[in-house]
Amino acid sequence: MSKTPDSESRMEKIVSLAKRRGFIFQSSEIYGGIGGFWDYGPLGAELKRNLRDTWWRTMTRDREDVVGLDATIIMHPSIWKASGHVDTFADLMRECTITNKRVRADHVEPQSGSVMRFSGAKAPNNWRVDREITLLMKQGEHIESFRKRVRQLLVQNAGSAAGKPEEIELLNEERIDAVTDSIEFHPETGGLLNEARPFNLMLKTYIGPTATEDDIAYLRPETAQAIFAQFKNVCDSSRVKVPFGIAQIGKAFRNEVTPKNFTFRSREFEQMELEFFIKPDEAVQLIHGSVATWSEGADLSVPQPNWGWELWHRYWYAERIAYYAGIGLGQESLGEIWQTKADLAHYARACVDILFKFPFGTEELEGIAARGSFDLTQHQTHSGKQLEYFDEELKAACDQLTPEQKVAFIQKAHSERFNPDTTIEETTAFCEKLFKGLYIPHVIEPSAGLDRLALAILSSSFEEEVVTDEKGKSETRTVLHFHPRIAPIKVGIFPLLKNKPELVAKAREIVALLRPHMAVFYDETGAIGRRYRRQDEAGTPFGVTIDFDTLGEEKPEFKETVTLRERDSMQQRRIPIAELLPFLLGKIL
RNA sequence: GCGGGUAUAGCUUAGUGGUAAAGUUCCUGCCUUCCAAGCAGGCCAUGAGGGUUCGAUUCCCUCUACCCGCUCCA
Repeated sequence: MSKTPDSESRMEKIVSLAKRRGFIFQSSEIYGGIGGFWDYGPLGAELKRNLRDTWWRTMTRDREDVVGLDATIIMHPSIWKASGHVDTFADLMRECTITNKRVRADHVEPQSGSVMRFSGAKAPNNWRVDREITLLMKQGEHIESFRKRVRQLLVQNAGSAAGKPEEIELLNEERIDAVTDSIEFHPETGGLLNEARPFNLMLKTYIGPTATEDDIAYLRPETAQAIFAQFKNVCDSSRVKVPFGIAQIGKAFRNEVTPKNFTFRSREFEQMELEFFIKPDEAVQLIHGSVATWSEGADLSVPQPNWGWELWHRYWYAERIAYYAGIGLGQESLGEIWQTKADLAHYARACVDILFKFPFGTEELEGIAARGSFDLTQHQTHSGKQLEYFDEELKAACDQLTPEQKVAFIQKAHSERFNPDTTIEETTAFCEKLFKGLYIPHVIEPSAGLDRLALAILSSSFEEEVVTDEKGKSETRTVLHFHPRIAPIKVGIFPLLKNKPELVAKAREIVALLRPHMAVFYDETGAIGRRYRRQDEAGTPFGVTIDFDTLGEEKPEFKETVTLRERDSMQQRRIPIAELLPFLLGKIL
């Protein structure tokens, strides 16, 4: 996705509006701000809460098969050991001093060759590098191809600023040393590496006042692990039966290398995650005699007992797309990427990303992964606690099997195993557990970013509309086309004139009528047109104006009616006050 | 983390080595009729720290944040 000046300025306008109207502020702004952290102002807080509520309602309350969880941000450090986050994120890393490419300190392959140094480099367009550039000319590399390579590396790193590689002049070349099996140079670029330093994307803290190395804990980099860690407690306390899900919304923290694109990549952010636990396909096979698999056009509307993991994965994808449509993000604003087998993490079976066309590019809004039984298995191993699920239906089905049928089943299961490294012993052990009704559930994980969703909603809602009045004068109307369901303010209430106590009193009555049911905003200042436009910028879908007709002056037939103004069309119509509440409730629920 | 750019009022911009300018927003008042109307009044700013200088918003250095490009992205 290429950036255009238009998309850049559109983003700038959105950022500016977000601040001006109190959606999103820079965190700690009066102290100069802090990178990668953002606050939500009054309207932003309402918007985010509405989004959070729609997710929670759709994913848990509206369903019989999902329950909620609200776990702590700081958990036992072993959780992150089991999940793999400590190992993946805590490596010592070294960086190439030319290109800043990183490499794990213990993964640097020994290389031999000549150590070459330049005092700097410059280009005709006045771009220059004033620091020393040191690289390894690999054994057998021709000096000219080496120089060409160095120029390319410099351009690669500097981007457009450096101009064309062939125009770069390398300054004061000297050969300073010959080395054998050195681990001081980047394996790909040959650039000198800097000192090794720890590189951890998890935010650390200390528990207890002594703050020693033994007290280290982590702020969760994802909310999902708490769900796995509490899986057994939820099972034991909630009378849930596989297939079922556990949903959670909460803050997560990552030390992003480069926070960017406004709130899109932040260091503190909010996730909305569901772990939906399903029977392994082998269990479905034993119970139902077959496993339903996905094919184009399959009916995904109602889950079926014989669904295998793939149908469940497709089902959740369809559910999530429907959710987005319900809050105003139609398919035209979304994209999708189905990860190929090669891109998948080793434990994942499939993963689809739901993308949104942001002004700065098409980026991920949500990922829906089929993760097999990896996470629960890891926690079972590391905690030493049984996390197997006892499935009565499965046990009953297996009790009907003859020993010969069981042997045949094991052979079939092994020939169809997902991971080719699985040994026959492992398959046998797995099947023997199944015959007793025991398994570790597999999981489908729809994981969405709340802040990203809020940004997507702002981006898709934002419009600068040119409107022309009766006199032929045109001007720009800035409007946020929020779906009424998620709009921070549902209705603005305006007395036509504020210096007429009768109008103000009547308007206050309507405020009192509606406030118990929705977010309302009362505004009596300035011209009525200005008040409408103010609410357009805040994304308020409806405006109600109280005038002298409301009081029954002149036209008795209009008594107890008000003007209802619709944000997107700017249409106005007369509506009886008695119909106001039912009408608005119908729009926002 | 590297390179480039930016930082003046809530917002958009102007300007200067010697009292910082405007539009807009916002607030107050006047106005009996529906899309940023009019009139009158009012509030608010040089990102932080250091240096040069009689004097710095302006020149220099450092820091911070944001934007763009690389890089990173379990």
